[in-house]
Amino acid sequence: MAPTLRGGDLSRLRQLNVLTAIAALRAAGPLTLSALAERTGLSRPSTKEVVDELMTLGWVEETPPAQGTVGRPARRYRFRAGSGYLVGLDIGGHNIRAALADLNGVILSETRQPVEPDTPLDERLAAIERTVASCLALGGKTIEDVWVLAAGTIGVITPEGRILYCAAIPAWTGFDLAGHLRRLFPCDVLVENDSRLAARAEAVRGAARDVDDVVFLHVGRRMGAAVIIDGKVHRGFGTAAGEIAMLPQARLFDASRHLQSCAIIPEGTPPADAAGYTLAAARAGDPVALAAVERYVDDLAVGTSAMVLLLDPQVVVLGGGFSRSADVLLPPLRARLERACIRLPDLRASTLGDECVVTGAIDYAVAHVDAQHFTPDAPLPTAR
Amino acid sequence: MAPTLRGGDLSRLRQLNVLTAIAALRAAGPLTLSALAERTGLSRPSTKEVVDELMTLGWVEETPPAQGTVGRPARRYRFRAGSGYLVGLDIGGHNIRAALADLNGVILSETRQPVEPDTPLDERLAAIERTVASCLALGGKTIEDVWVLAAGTIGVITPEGRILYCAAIPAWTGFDLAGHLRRLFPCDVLVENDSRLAARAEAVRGAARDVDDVVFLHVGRRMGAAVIIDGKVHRGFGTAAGEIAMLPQARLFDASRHLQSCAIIPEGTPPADAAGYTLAAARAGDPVALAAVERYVDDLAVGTSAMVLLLDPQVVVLGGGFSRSADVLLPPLRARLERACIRLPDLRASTLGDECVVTGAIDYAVAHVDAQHFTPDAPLPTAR
DNA sequence: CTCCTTTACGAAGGAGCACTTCATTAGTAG
DNA sequence: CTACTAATGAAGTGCTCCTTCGTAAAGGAG
Repeated sequence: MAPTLRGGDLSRLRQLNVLTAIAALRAAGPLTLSALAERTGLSRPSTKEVVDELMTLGWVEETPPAQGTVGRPARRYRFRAGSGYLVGLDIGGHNIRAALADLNGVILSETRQPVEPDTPLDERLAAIERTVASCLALGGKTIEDVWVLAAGTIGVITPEGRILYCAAIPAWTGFDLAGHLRRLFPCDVLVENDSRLAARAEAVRGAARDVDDVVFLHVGRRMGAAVIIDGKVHRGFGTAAGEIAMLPQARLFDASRHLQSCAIIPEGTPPADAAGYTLAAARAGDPVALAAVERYVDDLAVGTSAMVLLLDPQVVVLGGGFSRSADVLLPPLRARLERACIRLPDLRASTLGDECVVTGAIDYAVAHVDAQHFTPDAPLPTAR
Repeated sequence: MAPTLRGGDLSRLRQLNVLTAIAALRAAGPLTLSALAERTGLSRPSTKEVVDELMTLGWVEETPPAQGTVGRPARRYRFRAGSGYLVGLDIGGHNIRAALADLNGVILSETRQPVEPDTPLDERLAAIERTVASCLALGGKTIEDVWVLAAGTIGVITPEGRILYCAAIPAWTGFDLAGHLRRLFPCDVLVENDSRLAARAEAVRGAARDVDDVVFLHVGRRMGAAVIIDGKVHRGFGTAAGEIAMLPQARLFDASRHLQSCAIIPEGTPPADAAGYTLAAARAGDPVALAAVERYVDDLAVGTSAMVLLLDPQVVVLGGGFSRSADVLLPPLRARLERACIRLPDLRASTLGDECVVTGAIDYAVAHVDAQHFTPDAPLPTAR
């Protein structure tokens, strides 16, 4: 009896019906009363009562009736996704991205600002503030409209949102990111590991939509991993899950050296482009580049096999910068996994690209709002 | 909105209340009406109605009132755990164990029969049948009383209960165990990997009681692993999770060679006792044995670190034959994990020992009955 | 332009479930 | 034997959902 079942009062039944109505409206956009009644399984009059209650609470609004239908036009209702707004933040080594979205997770505006991994802390924090401010301005909202700000960043995060350790951003280690953001923004603040956010985005609207068990592998100059079990992003007891790349024997941590130090890379190529050059050459058939890719995938396959053997996921999603070259990477990786694993999972490339982490941050904020407001464990509050 | 919420009829409320009442009665043994009402949150009269319904359905029975209380003695009710019975089966290389339990998972009888890994298939199957028959006889039940038989065995299992691959029992690979057991026994038949069952048992009543995120490591001549995420044993998309030992780089598969081929083992020691000898010598302080243990734990720590880094569990449970020597193994393992991992999880030794797998099989059968009968998704049937 | 068909709306009446309240009953303690 | 305690059972109330039926508002045919 895992999910501590609870019965109770009549009012609890109403509560459950209200929540199902909200869920149906959010999932299917504007609905007429009859359509909603059919989806929730309630009778029309009961549905009406539920919707009335949601209207007075401010969670539901009426939309103009659909045109061109036979018979009396039905009133249409939809979830008021604009009763609150969410900000997603991706604090990376080289870019800070922000996105503004409504409660359905529909993105209204995005902004980006380049930084450097060794940008001093105060400058980085100022850049964060600017990026968020311009994103809000672009979307025509103010911070008062924002209910939740979810930030994703590189590094190991504590449950409290402090950065335990971060190799990629020197100034980051030990920094109380959640505390700082809370002082900065008067809304709920969440801090999460960027790979887990990327995995979430792929599971919500990317390559792993509607898949319950996923291994997400961030391939790039820096490696990361995240795991989705039973449809839920696994954070771990100390929110440190996914750090398998820290194990030397997993051969993930510095696998990218094979791509970045390939002999064919022209003198003077900036380090950021080196691996891309090798991958492009491999795609063009260059034998030296192909050999480097083989060595890279040799390494990659070890850690990936470990995850696949341990978890037997339905899908492995390749994300991160190198996943643009998934056409080059996936076939050799598939060949190695086929040999090493019991059941070869589906291998897919990320479909969300660079916006993966911000998008995942938005989805994380959506999940937070859901858990906070749209749960049977607490009464439904009024929407602002 | 992950767990597709459902509201509905008034009858649904009653259904939920009935299920909470069952859950409360199962969790807390005999209860008076008032006590049950307090636990479920319902009023006394409603509780009475619920209990009456459960009595007529046959799920609840009355027990004699408690003695020596002031006031009118309250009638006491309890879950009728004896309306059905469950059989757990552990089909190992060297032993076949069976257990008979009631619907609460309380074990009524256990039997064991030794076999050999290379026992021919038909003899092994005959032994299974005998072990179950004697267990039923010992418990005074017949197979008609049994609702579910859950079998655990070594090897990779398909979702259909066929054995995909098994190194330890040669005759096992490719065998349709579930099909065979279904022909043999006229009840629900489940087949599951033995490490996952052991992990389940530890999580339900062993070293990891009330822990949600667990890595279970079976240490013995054969290695195995299982993972519990969010309180649920993770089976994987193709029910092949936990097979990380198949990866050579995880250094789990033949780690035990360090213990089994230690120089101090006397000539003529049977292979089954060799590792035990080394471990005992190490406990006594023998430097050669201690060095072998160090080498063993060196290997063990690699695969374990991979799992811990990837999943960040709250607890790692050491089970299997060698876990009897956990006092020797845990300290050096802890030292290595402390170096390799971000957050050191709690390391514990199995508390269930050899009966771990049968017990887990029983718990698996209990979970099956729960999911089948005590779920809001289906109406509660009559018992029997 | 009117009438008919179609579809949605709204009100009324009924059933089921849980709640509160209170008189009654069956024990123990003195 | 009486007082006290605690559970029981019956009665009455309120809430939520259901079904049913008359009314309202649109498009389309004549």
